[in-house]
Amino acid sequence: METPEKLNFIEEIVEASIRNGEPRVHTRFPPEPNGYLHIGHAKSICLNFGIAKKYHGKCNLRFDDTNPVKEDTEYVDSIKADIRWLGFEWDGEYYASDYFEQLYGWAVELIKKGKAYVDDQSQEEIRTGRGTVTQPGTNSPFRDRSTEENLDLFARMRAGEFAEGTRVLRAKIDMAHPNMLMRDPLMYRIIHAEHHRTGDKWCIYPMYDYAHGESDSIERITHSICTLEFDVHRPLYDWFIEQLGIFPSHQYEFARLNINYTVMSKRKLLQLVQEKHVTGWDDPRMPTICGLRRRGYTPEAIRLFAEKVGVAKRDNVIDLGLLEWCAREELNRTALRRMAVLDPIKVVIANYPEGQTEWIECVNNPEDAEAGTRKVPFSREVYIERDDFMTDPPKKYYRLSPGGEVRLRYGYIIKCDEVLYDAQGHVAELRCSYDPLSLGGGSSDGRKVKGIIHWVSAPDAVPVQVQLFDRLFAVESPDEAPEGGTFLDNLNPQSLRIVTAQCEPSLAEAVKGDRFQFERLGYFCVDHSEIDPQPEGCAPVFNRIVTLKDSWAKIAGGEGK
RNA sequence: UGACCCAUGGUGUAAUGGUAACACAGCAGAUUUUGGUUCUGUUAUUCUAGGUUCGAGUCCUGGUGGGUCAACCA
Repeated sequence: METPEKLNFIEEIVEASIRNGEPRVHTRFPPEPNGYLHIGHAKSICLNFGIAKKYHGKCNLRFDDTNPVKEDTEYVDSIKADIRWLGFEWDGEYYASDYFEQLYGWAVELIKKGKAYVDDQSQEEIRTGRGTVTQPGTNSPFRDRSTEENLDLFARMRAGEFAEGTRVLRAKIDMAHPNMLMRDPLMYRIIHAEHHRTGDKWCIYPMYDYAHGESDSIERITHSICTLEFDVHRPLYDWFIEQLGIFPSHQYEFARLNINYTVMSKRKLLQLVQEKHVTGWDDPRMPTICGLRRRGYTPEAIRLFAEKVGVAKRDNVIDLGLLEWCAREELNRTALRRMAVLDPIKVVIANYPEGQTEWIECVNNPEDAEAGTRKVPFSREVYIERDDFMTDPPKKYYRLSPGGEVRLRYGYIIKCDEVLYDAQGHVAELRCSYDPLSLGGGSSDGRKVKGIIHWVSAPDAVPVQVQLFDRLFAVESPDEAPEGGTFLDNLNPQSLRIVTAQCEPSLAEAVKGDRFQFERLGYFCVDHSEIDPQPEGCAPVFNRIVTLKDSWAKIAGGEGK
């Protein structure tokens, strides 16, 4: 017997509609092609496509392209690629712009019914006429134009006789309505601009509120799922559908995703790109889908995240750590282990034969026996991590220190006999000795060492560039600008650190799409920009996707780095 | 001082009038050739005041707090 699955409130609504006799489930994901998708969209995508799949229904992809000045096919293409990468396929690809003629016809119908009128007021006059949230609006002097005049003017708007901003079509509802959206909302405005799909065919464009519900209706969407800020739009959504007597789609709202240390608004993400605070939409520090992809996140991890954050109506701020946890959850099972040293110090093993190379067998993935083993070269000189040695170690430090012993992972136990310093007093080199009987476990006298560290044979090491990322913003709520500043003042100046790491030789052959765990350091992938690709055949650059959980860092407090 | 939405551990999400639970985070321990993984244990929750009821996180009313709405954006 299956454990009963917990439903989110949208799924409950869907199941209720099925119980009430609605035979179909049809959702849609309706992005405006004016920017790149981000992790918040991923939540919506997982919800809409997930519900369609779960209830054997359909999910359309519809581009809400009603504002030609902001939209571009560049974004259409990236959105489609991102959805597919996330693992979803739409049942139909539609564009609001495909419905312009139908929408126009319905507008004419509303004019004829006395439910819409052409307003000649200026933008400023319309704004003041709308009143405020506490004061009712006032009727436009053009509100009671004759049907004939409205029809004529609207046709001439379409014909391009008027300049932008001179006339709009408005729904005639109620200028005193307590819901501002119902105070004779705009249906059409004049925009003399090239549309990325309809070209110059139109110079009047429908507003979101007029286009969205009708587009849902045309596609016979049963459950139109959107974010909370649209809930005040729902009466208007319903009003147009009811006036027109068309298929009754229904809108349901859920709380959008927020993540701490992250900004999610398209406007701010665009600003980060345009002002070059990041390298582009796919900068690995960006919360965009393409950024996360480049960073090395997998579709599975993002889907798991969407599942973990849940769906409700409460405003929420998810801990960035949860997203990282989702990445580790999968990568721990799947990523091959490799050794790399990010910040090397050289270790010379004085009693190891000069010129000798041993090939040591290392496990590729302890979580997956089928991943097998590989041989890694070992020699008299190795690199170890600077963090893995301390001249004056604190209590419970298991790593190397003067006179102390540590095991080189899969290799020998070494003992630190001497520390060499450079002119600045930094540790330059360690002189060690090894226990020849300790290879792969055990030791000459049965003693155990607690510490195990990763290493790379110095003469065999391959230097590669590694990009280490930290959160893009230094504060939990980056949207809250400091006194007199902007959200940009919250940027984390240390969000990117580039180092040259010394790697085991096999890593030189890594290609796009490869993901590894560098033992004890985290999960890494080969960097690859789709937007600005590097030439083929270059040495790989690695991105750190996420660190490993590090309980030593917690014990050591600020001592590590 | 309008309309609408929301309020459950630190963070999220369940509990559909009947024992407040799950995940992440935290803490403690076990295992471990990754201070990883895994396993075990554990800390901590119903905004407030009334009301209805045998019984309220759940229903009702008031309050408080948060959010959304006054683009010719979506």
